[in-house]
Amino acid sequence: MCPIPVGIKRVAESTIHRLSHYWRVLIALEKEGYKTVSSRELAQREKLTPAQVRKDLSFFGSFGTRGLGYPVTQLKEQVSAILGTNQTWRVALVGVGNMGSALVGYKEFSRQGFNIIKLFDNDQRKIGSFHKGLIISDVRNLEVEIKQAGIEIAIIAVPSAVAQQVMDEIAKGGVKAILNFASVKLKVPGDVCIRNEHMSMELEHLSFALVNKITGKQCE
Amino acid sequence: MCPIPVGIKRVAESTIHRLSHYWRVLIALEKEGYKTVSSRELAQREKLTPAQVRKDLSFFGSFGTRGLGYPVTQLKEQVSAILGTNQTWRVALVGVGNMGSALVGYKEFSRQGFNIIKLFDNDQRKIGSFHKGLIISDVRNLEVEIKQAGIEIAIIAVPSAVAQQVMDEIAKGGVKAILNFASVKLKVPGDVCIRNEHMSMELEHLSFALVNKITGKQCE
DNA sequence: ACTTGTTTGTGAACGATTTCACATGGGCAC
DNA sequence: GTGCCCATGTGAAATCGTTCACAAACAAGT
Ligand SMILES: NC(=O)c1ccc[n+]([C@@H]2O[C@H](COP(=O)([O-])OP(=O)(O)OC[C@H]3O[C@@H](n4cnc5c(N)ncnc54)[C@H](O)[C@@H]3O)[C@@H](O)[C@H]2O)c1
Ligand SMILES: NC(=O)c1ccc[n+]([C@@H]2O[C@H](COP(=O)([O-])OP(=O)(O)OC[C@H]3O[C@@H](n4cnc5c(N)ncnc54)[C@H](O)[C@@H]3O)[C@@H](O)[C@H]2O)c1
Repeated sequence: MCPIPVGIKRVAESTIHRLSHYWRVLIALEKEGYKTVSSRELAQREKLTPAQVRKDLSFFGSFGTRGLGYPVTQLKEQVSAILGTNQTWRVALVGVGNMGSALVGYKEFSRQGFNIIKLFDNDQRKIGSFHKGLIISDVRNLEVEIKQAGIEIAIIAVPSAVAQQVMDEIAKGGVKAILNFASVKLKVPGDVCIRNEHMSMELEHLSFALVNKITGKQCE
Repeated sequence: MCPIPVGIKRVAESTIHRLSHYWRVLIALEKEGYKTVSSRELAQREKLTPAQVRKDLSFFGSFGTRGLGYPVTQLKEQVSAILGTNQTWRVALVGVGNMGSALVGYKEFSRQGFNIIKLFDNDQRKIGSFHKGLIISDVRNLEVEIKQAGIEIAIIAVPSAVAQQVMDEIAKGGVKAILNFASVKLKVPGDVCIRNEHMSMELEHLSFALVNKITGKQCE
């Protein structure tokens, strides 16, 4: 649907997604002591074709050595730089309910550089209290506080009914990247990138598969 | 990557995904009192093209009336039947930690027919205790108990390091549909459908977008 | 019953993504 | 330094998914 311009070339959504996979594999390979890796090896680990791996990487440069493969550590760092995971990001979470709480407590995010540093809610009983070392702020101050804190990414974990209004405030605060857990399609300004985590739809996909007796296929 | 055979025709992954969206829109339209809806109207609500809507639906049959559009209630039920959301599913959840707890408490799933009826964990302090009215079983009995309970869908919410072994047990228990929250690629038997909820990867996509100043695009 | 207006259903065109296939070029042995 | 080997990088081909465009079909009005 949308090829993304990076430099001159256009990169497919799916390429970016696979980049995340490559990054994980490269981290594993590095731990296992590999110095170099071929596109074949890399492909095997993710059940892809070597050609796919090479083409994906070639969008961003020439990282390999002909006859040898790719230098693991170096490629890992380059992929990391492409994904932006070689830096830390300031993240705000709105809606400290069931889902929100689980996310705040999740160590893996900060380990990858996604630091949740602001929490917001509209529940008076929650506002002002501490949650995993972070104070919960009043959502009414959202715009001002995310600007002050220099928030770059926002996570929406409020009930679906109020997700759009929260979204609007976040956009006003100048945040350009949003992860949405509410099961509604949100309207976003043109310069904001939103990703949806629609769990119900994943379950629906599974029930579809069961009803239609789809066999196999790690489908993503 | 994988066009899915349904009857004779092959249906794209993305079509199934959009079907979920249509279903939600149809429910909304029904509430708003619409009796019929055109592909144009349906498309507008999801920012798609009318042709896309018609083609998607045409994979499964002829549901509309030329000159009139689609009967809302009827189409809603037909889409629901295609997705398998017109029935209830027996779901088991493995790993009642932060994420698992949030999922068990989520009412929307059961409202859509996904009934979490079994919980498993390996923590002795949790086993035998009740959580939202459900007793937590020992994961060692997983294979037997999911067979007995006739579980059709399993949710994996255990630490990534043990996800594969849990996966293997689930497969032994005969479950053919799995929703995985662990951030690893799991090996699955050929007849099992697995969907991954990889939140870290979604965050990585966002950081990619920020680094590359991608503008706009509700990208899914 | 006929005409008009509207919207579906679908083959064909188009565009995007994946796979193929091979020329290219660096490493390594001698 | 020369030559062989091997895996990359990349156009070209194939496949897959989306959009176009129009014939067919139905409703409604006369
Ligand atoms: N819990 C799950 O497992 C789950 C699964 C899939 C999707 N979701 C989605 O995630 C979102 C959150 O779900 P949840 O189960 O955590 O709900 P929840 O009710 O437990 O939490 C919602 C939180 O948002 C806060 N809130 C409400 N209105 C607000 C506002 N205007 N501004 C700021 N905060 C506000 C509430 O006080 C509460 O703390 C929902 O949109 C839900 O559809 C949840
Ligand atoms: N918490 C989040 O926000 C979050 C976000 C993204 C992904 N995830 C993923 O979800 C999974 C669970 O995360 P979490 O934060 O809930 O972790 P957690 O540690 O809170 O919960 C894990 C649960 O699994 C149980 N468990 C461990 N080994 C088990 C086994 N062999 N069999 C059965 N149960 C076992 C533990 O006792 C615990 O109750 C992880 O794979 C994590 O990567 C979590």
